[in-house]
Amino acid sequence: MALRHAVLAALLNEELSGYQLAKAFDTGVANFWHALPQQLYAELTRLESDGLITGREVVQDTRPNKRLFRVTDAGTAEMERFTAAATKPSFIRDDLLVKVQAADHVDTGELIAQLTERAAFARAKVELFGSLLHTMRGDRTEEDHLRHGERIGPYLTCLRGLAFEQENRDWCERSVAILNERRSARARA
Amino acid sequence: MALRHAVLAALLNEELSGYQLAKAFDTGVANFWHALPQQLYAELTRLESDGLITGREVVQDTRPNKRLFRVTDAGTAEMERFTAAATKPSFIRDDLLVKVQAADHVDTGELIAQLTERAAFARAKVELFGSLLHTMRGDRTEEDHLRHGERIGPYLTCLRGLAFEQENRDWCERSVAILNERRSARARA
DNA sequence: TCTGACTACTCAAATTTATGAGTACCATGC
DNA sequence: GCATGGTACTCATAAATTTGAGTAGTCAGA
Repeated sequence: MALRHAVLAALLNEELSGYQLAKAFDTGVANFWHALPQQLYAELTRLESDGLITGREVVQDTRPNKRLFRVTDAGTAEMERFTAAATKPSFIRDDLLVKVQAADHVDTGELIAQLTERAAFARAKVELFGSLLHTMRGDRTEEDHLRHGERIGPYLTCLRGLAFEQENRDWCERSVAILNERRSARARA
Repeated sequence: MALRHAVLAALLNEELSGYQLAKAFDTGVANFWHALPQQLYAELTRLESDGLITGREVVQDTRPNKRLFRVTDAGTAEMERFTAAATKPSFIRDDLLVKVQAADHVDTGELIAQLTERAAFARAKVELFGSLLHTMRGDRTEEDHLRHGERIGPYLTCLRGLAFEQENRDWCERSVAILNERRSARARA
């Protein structure tokens, strides 16, 4: 029951449709959680029937109508309760790390390719998060925004996402460098 | 079918029993994946019946007997195939980030407590990974080990785990500092 | 000697997440 | 004028992960 709270958290900051939510959770803009559209629509239905959110139909002439959801008082209370409860530790669970764990027993050429691709992906995310942060803080410095801004929750989670992707990028690049060195050293031997 | 490969990767480096594997995957020593004992025993059974690993009974007089597993040639080939396939991007999925995302709408006292606890957890992990790395590289410097050591896969994944927990620690500490500042600023107002 | 903790596993069920396949309508470019 | 891609959703199923409850013997400390 954690997606439930991820959706609530997203809707607390902004009134969104299922589709908008799905985009955010899919592309990783909402970098505090990940979910597919099907899951989100299902969760929205459950949340609404539990009275934690309410939806309102927005009629559009050029596009299909949509339903925008916002959190009810009961929803805020549920979020409060969730926040007070113990937090499970989070673990890395990444196919790429599994592949690197086996690096000494497989062809490193393929592995280097995967690492290079991931580094590029991470760089793109670093850029994305960087500009998101800039948008959120506007003209202020980060320090100023965090002290005096009104909404800092999304800023803080975005900072975490940024650090995560920076580390991904650096680690991938370093791993590629090492594996390449070892390849050429072995080739010379 | 990713746990499958995580188990293979772990067993490629070391012959292990289900119980040992479970410990590694539970405490996060195997920081490239996480899984519960039940899942691992089930996966070991499947892997063995698929011929990707073989187990041998080890009789112990003081403790229950155990079965040690190692990867077969077919298992190594499967790992090779897996490594060459495209890697799915990995996402953060963390209850704590969900809570911070909602920081502007809930009582921050509870949130600060959760962040403080997580920071302590992260510090413990940083220490653990630090000593694991030290054990793996022995007397060598990291640079030397990564260039000339024999087994660097587990070292690289442990480095990733270390960086992840350092970032967790720093981010939690910074978030706590900011939330505290804002609390006292609000109290004065 | 009793309690709690550790080794070494197993079985069953619930919950969560991912995959695959659609519907339907509008706008844009070739 | 037709294919491609975006908006806005839904249904069904499969796979992965978590939760809960056991078994059974050993060892160390109060």
